[in-house]
Parts: sequence; C-alpha cells; structure tokens
Amino acid sequence: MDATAAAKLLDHYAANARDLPWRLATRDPYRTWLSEVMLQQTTVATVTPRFRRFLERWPTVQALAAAPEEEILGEWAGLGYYARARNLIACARAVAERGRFPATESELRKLPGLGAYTAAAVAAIAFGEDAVPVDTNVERVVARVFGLAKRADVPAAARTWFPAGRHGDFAQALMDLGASICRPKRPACDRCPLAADCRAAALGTPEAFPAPKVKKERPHRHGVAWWIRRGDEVWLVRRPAEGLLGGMASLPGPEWTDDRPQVNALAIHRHGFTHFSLDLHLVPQGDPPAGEGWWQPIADLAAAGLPTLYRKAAEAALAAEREPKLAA
DNA sequence: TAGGCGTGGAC
DNA sequence: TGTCCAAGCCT
Repeated sequence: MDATAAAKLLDHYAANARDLPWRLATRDPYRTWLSEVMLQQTTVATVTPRFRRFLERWPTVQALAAAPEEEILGEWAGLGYYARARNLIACARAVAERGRFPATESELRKLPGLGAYTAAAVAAIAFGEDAVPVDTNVERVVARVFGLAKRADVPAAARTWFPAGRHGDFAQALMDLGASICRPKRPACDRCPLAADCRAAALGTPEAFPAPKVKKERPHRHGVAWWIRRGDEVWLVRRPAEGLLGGMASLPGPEWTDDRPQVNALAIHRHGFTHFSLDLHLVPQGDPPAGEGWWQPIADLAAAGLPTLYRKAAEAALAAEREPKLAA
C-alpha cells in the first residue's frame, strides 16, 4: 500500500471527522485514557454522556484517584464490563502515586486495564508515539484494504501502512472510517476515500473480509432476587468484588442456577448477557437476610448505582406491585 | 488460548 | 422476537 492512500484517508478524516468530546482532548493523557477505557466494547453514543459526567466530577486523574470506590462504580453503573471500572480505579491510583501517566506504550501496557490496544492508542494519541493500535475497526479496514481474510495477518500489514509521525491521527481516521463507512455490514464503498485502493472492494466482496468469527451457543440460566420492602424502601446489597457484576449494588439473592426455581415470583425479568441469558425471578420476602446491606428509598433508586439487570428488574417488580394482574 | 465479562442499538 | 456487533482485557 502506498503513502497516497494514507494521505487520502487523513484528508478525509480532517474534513469529515465527527466532533467527539474526547477528540478535543488529544494529547491530554487523562482524557485520552478515560475515553479509551470507556470505549472498550462500548459505543460512542453510550460513552459520550458518561465521559462528560466523569470529567465534571473528576477533572484530573488525581481527583479520580482520591474518589471513593463506590462513587466511581456508581457512575459506571449501566456501562457494563465492570472489571473496567475496578481497573480504572486501580490505574488512577497508580498514576496519581507516580505523579503522571507514563509516556511510552511499553510502560502504559503495565497499568491495569491497558491491554495491547489501549496502551498503543494512548501512546499514539496522547504522546505522539508511532504505536499501532489495532481495534476492531482498524482490523476490519486493514483486512479489506489489503484483502486479508485471516485476522492474524492484520497487525503486520497495519504496521507497514501507518504513516510515521501521524499514528494517532491515522488510528482515529481508521476508526472513524470503520464506524461510518467501512461498516461490518453493507459498507458504503461508494462514499469511501479508499475505494480505489481497496482489494476487497475490487473483489466485490468487502463483507467477506475479515473472515467472520465462529459464534458460540448462549445457554439460558435462572436466578432469584429477593424483593424486600420496608415502607418506601427496598433492601439492597453489594455483590462480591470479583466476577460477574463484581462490586456492584444489587438486589439480594442466592447463586444463579441452570434450572428454573420453584418459586412464586412477583415478576420475572429476562436479561441478556454476552455469554448467557437469564430469567431473574423476583420473589417478595419479609425480612432482610443476614449480612450487610442497606435500605434504599424507592424514590432514589436511580442513585443506588444498580447495573442494568437489577435496575430493570426493580422496575419490573414495582410495575407488578402496581398492576398485579399483568405480572403473570 | 479460549472463555468470562454488560449493555444497547441496528436490522 | 433473535442475532450481530461495538475504540478489549484478563486469566
């Protein structure tokens, strides 16, 4: 691939890039890092308001490092992949302790939550290093332009194509193109600045690159959540620090199972996780179980920092209490 | 290294 | 309704 194609892409990006809130923060390590962690497996539309809210509450990495863990997890609630939030806290505290973000890809890579992609992205975008971030967009665009079916062949090709001194801009240009034009399905090749340089477009089968991943079957599971009322309050607990929804506020309940529980549920809320689906059976109980927890005012349920599963389950329980006949 | 780990939007 | 997919990381 010649340098002309790269220049065309950079020009297209300069003229058409979306005005994302973190783009103004290029070369700011804190904002770049925060946005990149939030964007891991998460859409721009979902991240944008959360990014702004985090920056309002914690304008610097020092402020974030000094914040109580429960408050950060509460602001993260609904964003998913909660290990990211736990790593975010650990990373902020490590950076605050050492005074600043490390400035190289290899040192960034050692921080919690910074894998191969994010370390390269922060190094390239915030520090101007010639690192090569390969996310799913870069992988797809490079696979199509070079006509590579095998994903494992993409990073080497990408390294030959990124223009020296412009890696941060080029990575963002590739990601913007991947999100808007070089989409997984029905790519808009007629609007693509790289169409004349693209092997997959020349073959007429852009969607065949890269080869699709093999999909796995998603099992179905069941859970019981106890719905414990005291006047206008409900009993909440905090989940164990590790594992699914680790460290997050939740309704109390026993371990989930593969089989349907024999209970008389007030409501059943169905939820889809990445690797299984769940029926959560909401069962009224009289008294809180042994162990720590707190009474949360129903009116302030939104402030409890519940992950989406429990937020929607609580909404279903409240709706069932109002309209018992619809709960069947 | 393959599987665990959330959620919401597009189709 | 279900399926795919998104600026991945960790073990």
